Amino acid sequence: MDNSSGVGVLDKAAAVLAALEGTPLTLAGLVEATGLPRPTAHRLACALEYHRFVARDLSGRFMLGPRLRELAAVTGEDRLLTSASSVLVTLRDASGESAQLYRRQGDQRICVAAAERMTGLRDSVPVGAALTMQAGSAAQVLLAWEDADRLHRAVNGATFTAVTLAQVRRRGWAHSVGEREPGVASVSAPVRAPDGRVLAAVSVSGPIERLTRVPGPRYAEAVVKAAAQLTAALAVVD
Amino acid sequence: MDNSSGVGVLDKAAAVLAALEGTPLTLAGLVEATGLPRPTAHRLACALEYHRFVARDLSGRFMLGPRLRELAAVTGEDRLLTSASSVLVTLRDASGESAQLYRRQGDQRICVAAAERMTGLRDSVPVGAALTMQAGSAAQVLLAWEDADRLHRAVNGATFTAVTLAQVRRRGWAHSVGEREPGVASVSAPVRAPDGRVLAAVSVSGPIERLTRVPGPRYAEAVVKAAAQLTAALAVVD
DNA sequence: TACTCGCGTCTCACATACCGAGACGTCAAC
DNA sequence: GTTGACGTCTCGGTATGTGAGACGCGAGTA
Repeated sequence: MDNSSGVGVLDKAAAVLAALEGTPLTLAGLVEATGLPRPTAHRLACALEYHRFVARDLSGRFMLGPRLRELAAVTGEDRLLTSASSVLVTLRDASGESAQLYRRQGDQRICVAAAERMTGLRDSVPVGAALTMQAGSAAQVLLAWEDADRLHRAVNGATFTAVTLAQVRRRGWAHSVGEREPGVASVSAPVRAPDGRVLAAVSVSGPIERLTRVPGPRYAEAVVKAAAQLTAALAVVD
Repeated sequence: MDNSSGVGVLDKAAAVLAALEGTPLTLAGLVEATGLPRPTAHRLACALEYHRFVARDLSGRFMLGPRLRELAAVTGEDRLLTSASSVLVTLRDASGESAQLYRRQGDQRICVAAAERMTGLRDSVPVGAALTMQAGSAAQVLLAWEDADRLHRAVNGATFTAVTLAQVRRRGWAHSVGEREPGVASVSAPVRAPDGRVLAAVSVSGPIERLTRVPGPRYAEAVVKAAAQLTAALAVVD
């Protein structure tokens, strides 16, 4: 039975992290859970603490640290982009409009993936494009589930209100008509990370002439379904 | 500038993970990004891959792996433990008995937090202790809301029945008298995650002499209140 | 009050685990 | 066919990780 990676220190560090997966532990608890001698467990836990893979709680027990969350967010993004193309193509074909995926970056949103309607009048948003967080259904979705402080700060100056964002939370999707750009309507829904945070917004957008001034009834179902597919892709355990 | 944790291998492994934070990399890319010699970078990346902190994409490049997400999910549940201490102390003082918080782990329950009665005869359950899922009010609470398959599988061999668990669901709390340990009575109630799943059981336990053979009327209200407080703490959005 | 025990933290001689120069085979470009 | 870059592997050497034991502290007990 080969249970070593070939690097003993990393095997031991992985065992420390696995022990802390259940509950925060004192050094004595770590020793018991890992079977490592006390100085070894102490040294490795402190080294992992230095790199923020491990933290200390108020009573000094070791617990898993914030670096894990930072790195995990990246794995979510890789998987998100891997899954996005086919989901957006399907959404584009189902809706007949252009589809995009947005992430929030500071006080802007970035188009990180897109599938455009092939012919005629359409809303064209190139991958990499940075758009405002103060208008548009995707901005609403990226903001609606933020905490109250950040939500109110963000609404200040936006074309939508906190009441609109409460409606977004209740419905599970957002729409906009001529908000970000005259003549453009859109419908957006949230893609969530496994811990429930809103990670991205998936959108359908196009000219008001086709989407009408009330685009929700026609497009929301397909957009919510695409968002759910991406959310499910992020939740899959390897 | 001291930039070492004291364990060189962990410093190098952290550098590998940091390099992969930006984008998936070939081995050559890893060598460039970390400055490590090629065999060293290769060996560490493969060891991290063995432990699933690193994965390979379709073209063989190294990328951050799923273990990071698994561990990061746990850091979110630390909020439960952060809130538990004060709630358990309040419950202990209100009831005059020892209070504990249990999580389920496989086919055992782990005491993840506790506040003990200070003097005299008491039920002492140390943090980290693993107890049976086949007896006790906390086990009942951790099982009562499981789906039918898992509930029936778990009841097989337990001292309580499916009828007992149906009563727990109806009442919203469970009690036990001499079930897990002779002479010990307890009352437990469920702590729920934001999505409604039962995440933990909060319990009061002590000698039958004080709690009596019918501990519910005296203790259920305080236990249910403590469970509701923890449930509310988990529902707060960041 | 004194003693004991368990805790977290540190030391340092030593064994061995990690290291990396170099080798090897593969593949793509010229 | 040749060259160079790539990923993967070998193995002798030494730098690093190791852990028994020491230390100081605090809590509990007699």
